[in-house]
Amino acid sequence: MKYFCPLKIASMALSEQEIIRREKLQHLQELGIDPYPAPLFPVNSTTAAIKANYKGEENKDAFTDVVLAGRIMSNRPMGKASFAELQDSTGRIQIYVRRDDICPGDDKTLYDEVWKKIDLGDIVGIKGFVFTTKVGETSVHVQELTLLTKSLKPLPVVKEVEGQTFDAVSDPEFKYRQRYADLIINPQVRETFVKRTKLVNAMRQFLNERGALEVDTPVLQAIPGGAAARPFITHHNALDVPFYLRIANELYLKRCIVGGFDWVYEFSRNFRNEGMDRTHNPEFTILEWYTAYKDYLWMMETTEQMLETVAMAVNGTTEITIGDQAVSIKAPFKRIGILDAIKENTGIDINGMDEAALRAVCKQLNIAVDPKIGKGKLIDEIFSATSESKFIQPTFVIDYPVEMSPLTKKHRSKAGLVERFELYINGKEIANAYSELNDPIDQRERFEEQAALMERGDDEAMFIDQDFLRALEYGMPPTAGIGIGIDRLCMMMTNQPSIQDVLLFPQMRPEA
RNA sequence: GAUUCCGUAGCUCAGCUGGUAGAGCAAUACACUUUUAAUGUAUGGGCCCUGGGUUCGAGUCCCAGCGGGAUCACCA
Repeated sequence: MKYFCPLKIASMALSEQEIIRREKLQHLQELGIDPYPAPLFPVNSTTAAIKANYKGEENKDAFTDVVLAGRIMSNRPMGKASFAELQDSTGRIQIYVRRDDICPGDDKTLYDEVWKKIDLGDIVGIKGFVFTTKVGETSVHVQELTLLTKSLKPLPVVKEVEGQTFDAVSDPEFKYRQRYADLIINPQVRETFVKRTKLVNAMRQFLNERGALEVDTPVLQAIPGGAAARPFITHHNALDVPFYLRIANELYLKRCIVGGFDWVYEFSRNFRNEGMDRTHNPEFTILEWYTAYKDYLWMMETTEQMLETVAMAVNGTTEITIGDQAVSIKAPFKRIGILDAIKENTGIDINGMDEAALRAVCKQLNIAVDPKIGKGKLIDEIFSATSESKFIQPTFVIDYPVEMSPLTKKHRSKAGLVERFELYINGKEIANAYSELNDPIDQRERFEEQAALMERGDDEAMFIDQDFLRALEYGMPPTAGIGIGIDRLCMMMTNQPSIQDVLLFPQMRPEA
C-alpha cells in the first residue's frame, strides 16, 4: 500500500543566523554542555505568580528561592551583567543576570560562553531571588542558570512599548502554518485559545451539572446522516467497504436516547467536503445534545441559560463586542417565526404558498435559485437572502416549514410547520434545534421525500438510514435536540473575524 | 470554483518612467555590573515565490504556475 505524502523533508539552505546557531550548539557540546539535557527541572513558581504576589520589602523573604523556566524573549547585555526577559506559560518577567553571581569562582565559562551567546528563543531554567529594580520593575536576580533547550531557528522579534506593537508578524500564512511560533510571539493568540477551552469547559460543566452524559459516537459512518452536506469518503481495507467521515452525529445520539439515556451530548468533530473561507474549515466542531421528555420551548430556555453562562465564563460579562457591534448575550432572547421574519423584512407573506408561487417571489426579490431544489429550500433561500443578516442581537427564529426539516416533529398547532428554531447572533446561525421527530412512520416518509429530492439531483439531500428507522420503531421518547457551532460561537466570544483564528491548526493547502 | 490584491534579509517594510539590492529591528565582533524598543562603534546577511517572454539590460513590464488574504458562490 502506497500513501501520498505531500510534505517535503526540509533540506533548504540554511540562513546565516541558522548556521551561527548550529555553530553555537556545537561549541556548547565541545565545552561538555548538553544543549538538550534530560533531567527534570524543578520549577517552583511562574512569572505571573511572582508579579501578582511580590510586594517588595514587606514579603521579599518569601521570594528568595524562586525557580523558573522559560524562553528568552529579549536581552539587554551590559558587559558583565544583563537584563533579559523570560517568558513562561503565564507571561514574562525580567531577569537580571550578573557574571559574578552565576559564576562565583574563577571559571567564567557559564557567563562568557553560555549566557553571552544565548539566543532569543532559547529555553533556560533559572534560580534566584525576586527584587525591584531602580525603575521599579519586579525582576528575578539570577543565581543559577541552566540551558534547557537550544533554539536553532530565529524567532520573529515583536516589541511592545506602552501598548504600541512593533514589527508584529502580519503574514497570516506564517501565523497559521507555524502556529507554534505564532503562539510564542503573540500573547493575544494564546489568550484566544485559552478562551476557547474555557468556553468548552463551561458548556461541559453546564451539561454535567444537569445530569447529562457525555458520549462518543462513530466518526466513520457507513451512511453519513443527520445533516445535508457533501461528505469526505474513505475506505476500510479489511472490510473492503467505503466509509464516510461524519457530517453530523445526530442520528447516533438519538439512538442513545432510544437506548434509555435521558440526556446525552457530544462535542462532535464533523467533516464536510465543501468550500473553505473565513467561516468554514473542512473539519469543525458542533456540540449536540438530546434530552428526553423535553421540547423545543424548553430547549430555547436552556440554550439562553447556557450561552449566558458561557459568556460569563469566557469574558466575565454578557455584554460583548463583535466587530464594531455591541451584542448582549443576556437571556431571554427575542423569538420570531421564520415566516414572520420574512414578512417583516420583505413585506411579503409567503405563508401557504406553493412551489411556483415561491419561485415567483424569488424572482421578484432577485434571488437566483437552483431549479432542482424543493419548497423547503426555496423558503430557506428567501430567508437567508433577506432576513438572516438582520439578527444582530441573539434571536431565535422559530417554526420552520416542514419541507426543510426532515428530522423534526410537526408543530403541535400550526399546520405545515415544525417545532424548530435556529439561533442567530450577529447575523450568523449559531445553533439549530428542534423537537425531534420520533414517529417512525412519519420519519420514513420524510426520508423518502429526501430520496426523491436526491433523484431530482439535490446532492445534499439525506440518505435513508434503515438502522435509524429500526431504532425509532422500538420507540424514542419525545426529545429535544440541538447543535451549537462551537467554532463560530468561539469567534463571537473572542471577537475573531476568521475561523482560522479560533482553530489552533486551521486546514491549509499542503506546502510544496 | 470565480473575481481581486499581495509574495524583496529571520521579522516589519522601502525600492520612482526598467540601469550594480536598501532601512529599522534581529545577527556577528568589541566596549559597558540596575537596563528596559538599553547605548556606542564596526561587520556580515538576498534563487527579489517559481518558470517562460519582451529588452542591450527585469525586483520593476507581459504571460503562465505556486502560495496566501479579501469578496462572491456552496455550506455551519
